[in-house]
Amino acid sequence: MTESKRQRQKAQTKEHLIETAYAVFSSRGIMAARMADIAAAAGVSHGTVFLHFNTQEALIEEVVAHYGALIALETHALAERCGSMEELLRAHLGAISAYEPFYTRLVLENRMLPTAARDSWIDIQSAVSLHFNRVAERESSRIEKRGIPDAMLFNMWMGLVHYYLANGGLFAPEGNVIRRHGTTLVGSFLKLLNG
Amino acid sequence: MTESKRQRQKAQTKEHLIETAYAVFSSRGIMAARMADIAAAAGVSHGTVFLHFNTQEALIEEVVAHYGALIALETHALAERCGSMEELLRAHLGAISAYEPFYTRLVLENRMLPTAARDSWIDIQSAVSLHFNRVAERESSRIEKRGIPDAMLFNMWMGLVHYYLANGGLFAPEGNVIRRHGTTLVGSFLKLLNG
Amino acid sequence: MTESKRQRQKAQTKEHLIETAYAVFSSRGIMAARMADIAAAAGVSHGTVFLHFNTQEALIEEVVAHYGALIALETHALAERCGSMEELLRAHLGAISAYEPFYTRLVLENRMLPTAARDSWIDIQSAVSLHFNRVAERESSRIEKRGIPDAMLFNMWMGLVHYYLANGGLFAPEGNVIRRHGTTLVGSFLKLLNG
Amino acid sequence: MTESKRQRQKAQTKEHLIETAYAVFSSRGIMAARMADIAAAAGVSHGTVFLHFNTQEALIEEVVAHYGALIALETHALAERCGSMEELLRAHLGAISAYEPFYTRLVLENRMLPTAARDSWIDIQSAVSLHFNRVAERESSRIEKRGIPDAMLFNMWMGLVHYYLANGGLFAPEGNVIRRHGTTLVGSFLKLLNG
DNA sequence: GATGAATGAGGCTTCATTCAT
DNA sequence: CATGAATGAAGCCTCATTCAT
Repeated sequence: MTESKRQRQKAQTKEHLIETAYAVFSSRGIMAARMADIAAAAGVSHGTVFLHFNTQEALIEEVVAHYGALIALETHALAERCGSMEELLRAHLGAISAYEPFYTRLVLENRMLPTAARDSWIDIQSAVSLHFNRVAERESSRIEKRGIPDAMLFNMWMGLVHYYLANGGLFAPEGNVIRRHGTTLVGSFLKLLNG
Repeated sequence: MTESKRQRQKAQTKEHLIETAYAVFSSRGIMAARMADIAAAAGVSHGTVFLHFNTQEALIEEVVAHYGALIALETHALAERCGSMEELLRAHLGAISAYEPFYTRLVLENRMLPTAARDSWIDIQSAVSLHFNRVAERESSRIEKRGIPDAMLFNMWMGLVHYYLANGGLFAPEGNVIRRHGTTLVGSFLKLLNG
Repeated sequence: MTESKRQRQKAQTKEHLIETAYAVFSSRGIMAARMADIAAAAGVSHGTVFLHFNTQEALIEEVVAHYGALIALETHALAERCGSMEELLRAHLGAISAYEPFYTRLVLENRMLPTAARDSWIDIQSAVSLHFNRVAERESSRIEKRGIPDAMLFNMWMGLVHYYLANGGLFAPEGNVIRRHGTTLVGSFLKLLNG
Repeated sequence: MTESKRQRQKAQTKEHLIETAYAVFSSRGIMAARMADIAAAAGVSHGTVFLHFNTQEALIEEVVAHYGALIALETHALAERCGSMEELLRAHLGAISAYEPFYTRLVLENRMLPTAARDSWIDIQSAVSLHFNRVAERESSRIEKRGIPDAMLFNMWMGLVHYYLANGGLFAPEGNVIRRHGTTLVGSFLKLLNG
């Protein structure tokens, strides 16, 4: 019993650290954040971080895995019942929206992350891809794709979204790219897609 | 004569350092490259780098300025006489192609670079933007843009290209994204653009 | 308890570093001492010094502030109840005596120290000046000053003491100028002062 | 003949370097001056300094020897025919006056200089001491020294002068201590000396 | 389980000195 | 004789990681 209380306590601290690391990663950058920053932001001691995560790499991997899974889940949840491409694109942006600063960091830093974290990133992409292909196929008759493969349409959409996110300082200096430009992005992409 | 020989020597060393730094930046990342890496790669002593560049920041700025100018110039040169959008897109990729690994680093790291280097990056973007808008306007009658502003088309194109570059490990593990996918990118984008 | 033990530990280490730095400064010079010297002399790692003092400048400031305050306090304590000039001069030398090597470094290097450290130096001088003027005024009737202002007498005394300290290698090769010449200094200065 | 022209040229360059180093030492400090500073101030290449002086130490030694000799000579010249203590003290300050900034550096830095340079410093002191003792002896009957040995009087005088020089920032922020306070110093010292 | 002081490898920068031209 | 590019030892500082409490 006492044991389980301790374990619960420990689990709570770890969760708190993951949430704090997520916030610090979002604002300062994943690779640029120092372990001491995260400890301070979490209000725990420097050493406590290492009690829960053996290395900085492990911390990054867990945080990216955790929020990567959340984003992928949210994507699935929102995209599942989308019948039209418009719905899907909105769902995609909706899933990202709540995580925008962190997601943007992933867009920019995914290449430099530990392998496991890169895999989490790929999982997110796969989640979107899955539904995109499903809807694209279903709508193939209604969409004038002029022989462009679905994969390329997907890349165009992702490229457009990531371009806006990566250049957030330009498109939305206040820091909320999707809220500000989401509708425009969906609209323009659909106009291009349809005749 | 003697004087100019030594000056040439120094200029050569500096140029060699810029070229070496360019290569190291391309492969290891701009911010991740250490001064010692560059010195070793150039076959000079650690201190020599500081003889030619007062600080690491200055080195980054000069290298980005140098190759940024090259890329912008090449873009202008190739894009200048492009009458059609297809020619322009090919020209754009052609200009980037020779600098692909470095350009890709700029895509990913430009936000973290010193101000002067960020300006160089913006200059490159402006060069492309200039010609894109020129050609888009000229072709406006022939292109079915369905009410999409030129700026959005530009963003879509840049987003697509940068997406492929940033995910080069996926699209071209051997490291040459543009050579491998350039034609497809241009073709798909144009198909989408035209009826 | 456990907490306070560790805090005591840390405070002890910091105090130890200040004491060690004081010793190193005394023997090698304040500006000439390297951080690594102090770490080695204190038997701690290089990084530990930076745990307790953010910069070399901060270390110098703290050490000078600490021992400067000690010297000023001792000066006040010893000089407070001095009624005669002779008592005061002895008190002054007595206050300096225990800190002679360090004080001598301050005499020679104070101009080159960080601003905060220079202020500490000025505080020491002010402490002496204060009591000197008090006693000089009180004894003005008994002293034949022949129209020499108190400030000039003070400068003469300080000049004499600092001259002996600065030329310690000449006056006391074993390193203890005040113990060896203090009485003579006081005696001679008083003889000059009085008829 | 060509040889001797070259030699003359070399000797001139060396002299120029000594003069320049003297100026740089005076303004920036002897130990704080960098070889490159001196080369730049002299308008010669960095390497040229090493052509004339094997090491930084040698440069310091030669400069201090050169100007130390000048100061000692000037002291002798001015002090030689001084019959009274007042004349002598004025002569002493007169000899130092033209070299005040450099002399002040010697006051503060002599302990840290190479051995040979310290010897030059001692030579200057000896020159003053010699004449001081001579005049003091001659005037011994007229001066009320109250049993204070000549050496102690000498130290008092030197201490007073050096104290003013070392605290020049306080006594003469414009940088000319002797011109501003010389007369006062001589006057006060004499008043104290005589009944 | 939590703490935070201590560690030390690694990075940037300076500057006296050398040497090929 | 003069030059100045190149060298590399040495110094300051950062930060992930460890471990005694």
